[in-house]
Amino acid sequence: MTTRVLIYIYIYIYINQTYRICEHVILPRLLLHLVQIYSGGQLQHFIDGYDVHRSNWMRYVNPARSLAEQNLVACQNGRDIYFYTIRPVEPKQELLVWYSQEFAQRLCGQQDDIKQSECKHEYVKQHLPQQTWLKETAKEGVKEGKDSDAEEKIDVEMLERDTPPDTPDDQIIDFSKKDEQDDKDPEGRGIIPSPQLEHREPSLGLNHPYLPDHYSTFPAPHRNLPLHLHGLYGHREGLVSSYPPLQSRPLQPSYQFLPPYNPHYPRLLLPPYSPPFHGMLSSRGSLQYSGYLGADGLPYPPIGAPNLLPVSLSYTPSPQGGLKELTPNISPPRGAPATPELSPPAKPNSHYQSPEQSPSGCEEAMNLSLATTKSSTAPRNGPGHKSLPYPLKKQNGKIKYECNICSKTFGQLSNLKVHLRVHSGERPFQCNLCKKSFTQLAHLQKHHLVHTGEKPHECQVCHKRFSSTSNLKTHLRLHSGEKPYQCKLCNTKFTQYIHLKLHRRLHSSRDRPYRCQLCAQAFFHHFSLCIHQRSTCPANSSMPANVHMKEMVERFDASQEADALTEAASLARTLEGEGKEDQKEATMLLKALTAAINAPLTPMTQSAPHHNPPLAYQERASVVHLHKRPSVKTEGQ
DNA sequence: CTGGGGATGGGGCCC
DNA sequence: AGGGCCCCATCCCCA
Repeated sequence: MTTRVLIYIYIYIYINQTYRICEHVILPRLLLHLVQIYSGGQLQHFIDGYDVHRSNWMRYVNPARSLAEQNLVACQNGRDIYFYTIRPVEPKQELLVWYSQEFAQRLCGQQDDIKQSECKHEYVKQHLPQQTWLKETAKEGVKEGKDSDAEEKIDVEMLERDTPPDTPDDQIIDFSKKDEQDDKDPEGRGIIPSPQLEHREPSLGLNHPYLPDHYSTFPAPHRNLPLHLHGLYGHREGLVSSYPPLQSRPLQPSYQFLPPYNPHYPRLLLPPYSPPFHGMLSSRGSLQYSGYLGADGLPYPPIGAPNLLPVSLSYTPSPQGGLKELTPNISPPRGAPATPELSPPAKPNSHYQSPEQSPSGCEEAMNLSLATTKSSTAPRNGPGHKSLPYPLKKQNGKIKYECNICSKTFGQLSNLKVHLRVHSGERPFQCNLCKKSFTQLAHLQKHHLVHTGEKPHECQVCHKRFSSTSNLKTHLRLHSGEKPYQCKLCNTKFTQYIHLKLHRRLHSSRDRPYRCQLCAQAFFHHFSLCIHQRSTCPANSSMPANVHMKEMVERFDASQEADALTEAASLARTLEGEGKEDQKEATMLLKALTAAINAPLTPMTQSAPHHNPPLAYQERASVVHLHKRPSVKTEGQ
């Protein structure tokens, strides 16, 4: 099978004991062993990918020999680097990134420390003398590595930390941009079959023109791993510059490769790898993802779900600010992956340490080099250890597991892991009859009742049976007379919220006798019209537009408070006409009523929109509270 | 238009 | 970790 890939990687560098994250222009070099970061035309620092202990799988992404061979596009977003596939990537196919001509020129122009001959345009257009080149730069890496021997015991937890991408689009580098001439295969060939990693075994690196000699010294498990992070991602806003086909190519149908439902859990799972934001993927229907098949055509074995959590779920707030520091309503950072995808683990015969074997699978997912390092032996699973994939909180003496995405806390880690499926879109439980899939087995089991017709829940009053407790509970309201949903306009009560919603539509456009002559907006109450004309009418150019105020007036108009004021005013007018003794009192009442209206509104016109409105104008719940838990339903919803 | 029921989805807690 | 159970919300259909 083929699939589209978004590889979500994080690159960190360790400078002056400070955890730095690369910024600005990123120039990949040396099979991405060396990533140089430029700012203002000056080399600021570089990321050394040579040290296998301190780099991740990105070092094994190779430069493509030609445009046709390219299957990856790299782009930078904020502090993150992303790789996108621009064509389907076969399992075990090598990941090859391509540079645009313009980028290659920039590469040459900025890298005076590298021989021009090594980064000439031929680097892009032709096969490179890479063996020599790589060797030379590999020495740099060694040198750099020696320089940082003191950091050899680098806390690998640092590598797990994350910072949400926040770079504007103009900082996203599109490596895929190419000249017109490049759009056509210059050699008239078809797509060059990429050398497959598997073909390199066991002498991987030694015979490959792109691999330095030292590559063969890498632990075997690391050589065939770059593909373990592939997946199918939906298009994301903000990355349109990466490559047009990301938008135009249709994605595969959902759940295409989901295995039939198996009570023992399908072998195919998406990792609960969550995008660091909400909203980029729908947990319903629209989510597009596919399963993954191994070379044998069978799905990969189940993945230890939490173990594949990426760094994005395990970081602690960085000095630059992290997701945790944002509000739950954080908007999706542009350039972040739309959805996590299934990451097929290494094949059974691989020496790769499976996530299940790792104390922290996210490390394996994001930093493949850690598996064999001494740092991997460091205890990181202790209670409260900062490298835990889920941040811990202590509330009332109890440990809480907090979702990095929405900041919800859970008393049990397993609950959080299930919860994370909401963000990841993982729906591992599929009905074998209708192919619907669910996030939880219980939901699937509940769904099965639809097919079996079983109705296990019986009303003890009328013995009517229901398939769900929810429906039974709703039904029981008929016996109890409970109608928790009330219309605040006409006081009609309903047993179901949907009925209230439908009912509200009746009030939406009619029954509003007080219409503004300037803008035609109508109100239930005369007071509301007066307020509107004095403060929010768009036709009144003397007042600045205040959307919040307008909203408040509309809510007030539909509130019971407005009804009460109207009644009181009517009463006052009646009193006013009854006699002179009462006239003074009636006038005072009217003034008081007017003040009641005006007092809260006036300051609101000057207040910041996010301030809470005065109590009198706050939306009031109109629901009769009969639930144990207050089920507040308001008509503003 | 109201009201009742069915189906489904999302989520969380307990064991 | 996963099963079981519960809850609430929502949509749809139909009388």
